[in-house]
Amino acid sequence: MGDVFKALADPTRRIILDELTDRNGQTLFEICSRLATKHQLGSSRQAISQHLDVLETAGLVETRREGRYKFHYINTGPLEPIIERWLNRPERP
Amino acid sequence: MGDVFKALADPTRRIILDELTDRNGQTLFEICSRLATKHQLGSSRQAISQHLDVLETAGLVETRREGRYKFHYINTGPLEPIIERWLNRPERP
DNA sequence: TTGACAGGCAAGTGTCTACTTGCGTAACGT
DNA sequence: ACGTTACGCAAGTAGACACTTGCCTGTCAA
Repeated sequence: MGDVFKALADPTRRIILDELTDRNGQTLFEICSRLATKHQLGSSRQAISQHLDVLETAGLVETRREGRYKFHYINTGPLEPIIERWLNRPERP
Repeated sequence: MGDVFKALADPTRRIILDELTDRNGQTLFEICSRLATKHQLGSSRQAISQHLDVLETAGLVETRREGRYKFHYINTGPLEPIIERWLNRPERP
């Protein structure tokens, strides 16, 4: 299991999560073309593939293979506990 | 304004936020000594000072000077919107 | 005023990381 | 069978980042 925070540290990976939030279950090539058009991101296929690996290792993305297609799904599970770690506590004297 | 996600990417900085959650308004030397004993962190003063700068640039820590002391306070404000960015949306087909 | 204390500034170093480059493999259409 | 499509693997590179090192500034107590 990778580091969720480090996975979120990269802006491109956050845009990928935005894209999967907008349309869940995309393939690698779909994500590539949609990022290029909608977000003006010139990232290569290999770059985005490596980003997806990082997101998957962190548990933020799950995949399902079907023939030669690999569909990517966002998983918000690891997101919830990471913020409440610092909430519900202090006030400023 | 710095990147909140990048500020959270480093484990030492997260422990610093833990420490400020436990006891708000500490000085640099307080944080150093308490991290050394409670968390077995051998980070130097300069290292922690630089981490505090990153956290302050990201808006996660605010400071107040008083004579030769500088007190550090956690600010959870930037934490709340960053998660809901990806919530309230998709389900898995 | 002198020394100790709390912190700041800035250059240098090693490691990590995002990205590229190039090739390889499996699935599908015709 | 053959070319195309969708994706994987792995080495190399440039830049970012965490940390160190060394020195400096300001504050307080004696």
